[in-house]
Amino acid sequence: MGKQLTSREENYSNWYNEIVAKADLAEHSDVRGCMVIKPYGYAIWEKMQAALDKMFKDTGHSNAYFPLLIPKSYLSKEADHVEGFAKECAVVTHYRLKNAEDGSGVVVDPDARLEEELIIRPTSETIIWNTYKDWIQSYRDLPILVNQWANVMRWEMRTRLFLRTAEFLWQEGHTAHATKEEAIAETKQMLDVYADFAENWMGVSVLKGSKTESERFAGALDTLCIEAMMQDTKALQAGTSHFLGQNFAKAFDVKYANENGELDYVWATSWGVSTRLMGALVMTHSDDEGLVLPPKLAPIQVVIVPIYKGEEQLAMISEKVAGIKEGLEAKGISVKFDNSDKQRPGWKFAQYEMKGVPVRVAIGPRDVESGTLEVARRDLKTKEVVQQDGVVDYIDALLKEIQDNLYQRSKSFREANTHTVSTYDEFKEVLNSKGGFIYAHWDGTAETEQRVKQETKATIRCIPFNGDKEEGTCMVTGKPSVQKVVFARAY
RNA sequence: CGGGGUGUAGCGUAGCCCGGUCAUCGCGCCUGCUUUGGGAGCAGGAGGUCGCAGGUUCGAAUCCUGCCACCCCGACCA
Repeated sequence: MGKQLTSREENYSNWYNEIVAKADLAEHSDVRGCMVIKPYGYAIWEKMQAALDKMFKDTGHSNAYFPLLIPKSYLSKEADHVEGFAKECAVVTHYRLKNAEDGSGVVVDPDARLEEELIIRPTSETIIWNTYKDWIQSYRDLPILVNQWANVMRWEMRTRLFLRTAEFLWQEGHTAHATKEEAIAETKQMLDVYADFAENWMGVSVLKGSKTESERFAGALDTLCIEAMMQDTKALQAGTSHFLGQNFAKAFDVKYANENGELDYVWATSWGVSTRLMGALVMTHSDDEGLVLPPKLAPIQVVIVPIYKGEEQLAMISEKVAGIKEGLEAKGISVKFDNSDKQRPGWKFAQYEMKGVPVRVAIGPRDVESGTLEVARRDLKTKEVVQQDGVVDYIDALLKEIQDNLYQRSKSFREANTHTVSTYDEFKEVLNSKGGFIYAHWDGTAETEQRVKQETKATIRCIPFNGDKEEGTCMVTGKPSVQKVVFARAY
């Protein structure tokens, strides 16, 4: 038999790394903390981008692009913002190299030191708001609804492919509004867009809520988030949407004149999702045979593997396949007919399973004779013999069923691993024995939050929107609490 | 930056304590034939500065010193 992955139960971390490697998604680069996203992994990311991009445009946004380098002085204009990012910034200090005098190679030319250092963007609020200053004068210039697809760099201590790398790809939306209400509505709308994408495209069930003050984005008044549960029951923040208030407008002096000619600061939001979603996708659906992709994001949705002896049989099979492939493609389904003679069928089966292709069709002489096909679905690892007539509709329906099944599975997993506790002892017991999301009362203080984090490694993932708003007393301090919040260990 | 660990072929490894035909094995790769309904079999073949630099020794993958890199656990984090 073949090469097994490390099983999920045995070592979740190794299992994840092996899938990323063996499904050909990405690998570590020799460059510190950075990753190479391989063609197959990038193809999945492109499908995500396309779906998200359309959703952004459908909600009135346009794409633009801002510089990679941010003057140091911009970054320091918003106090909380600098403090949040200062420790992880890469800095450009020089603009020229020269040959070393001892011939040992190239060195930084000390005469080419920049007067003001440039920061490689860890996020673009500052440079964008410095630009918006020139774009906005009147309420007629608002709102500005702009998104940027870009790379950013955060000098992380420890990295993991997709989940935390020094450089990552993302989109960041930055909007400017005349009123607080409109900005808040935008913040919520974009969180809904992310949740919609996570559930209906990625098949990942998520919990919507807002972050506590200490988990908030540096410079935001409110951070909304979607939290997903991975198969080891740990939480992964899958997307955030920030209400920035007037903080950045004040820092960059962005005022507009309203209908009455009065000047006021502009209201802002920012929101983003990153290649971390790739990690979420892997950790949510995959199994011990490899990646499992939701059909809507699979670069190859159906793979057809011929089983044959000799050229004549292959020719006969190819003829049958051509019609089926055409039929599927007419429905917008992406199909790969793998007639490569370099590998044998068993190898191909295992390979496409590893890569998460949702549906596999096998066709051999037996099928040609009986007018059938073997259709296997990746999510359940079941296979059925299906009549060639009507197979296009069958597969079309099957893909939809797989998409739905993955989402339902993720949803019931999250529900099954969500618990409610009333005491701190019970909390620790449940956290250690079962893990998952734990609803509990919290007194609203950063001290209590910090204490729980230090003692248990669990953090408050969010103050959920959908939770019941029943009052109670904090599980740790016994002080009053307005509603239960969600604790979990997180990535 | 603290604590622990590891560097041997493209990948994964044995050998290191106890220095001496030890550079081992598996996967992968190349060639040929037979195969093809779940990761093929046989035969042959290519591939290594044993992380780097010193030192000890008749002799170092093995012992000593220094350096470098990476991994894991903390702190940080989308």
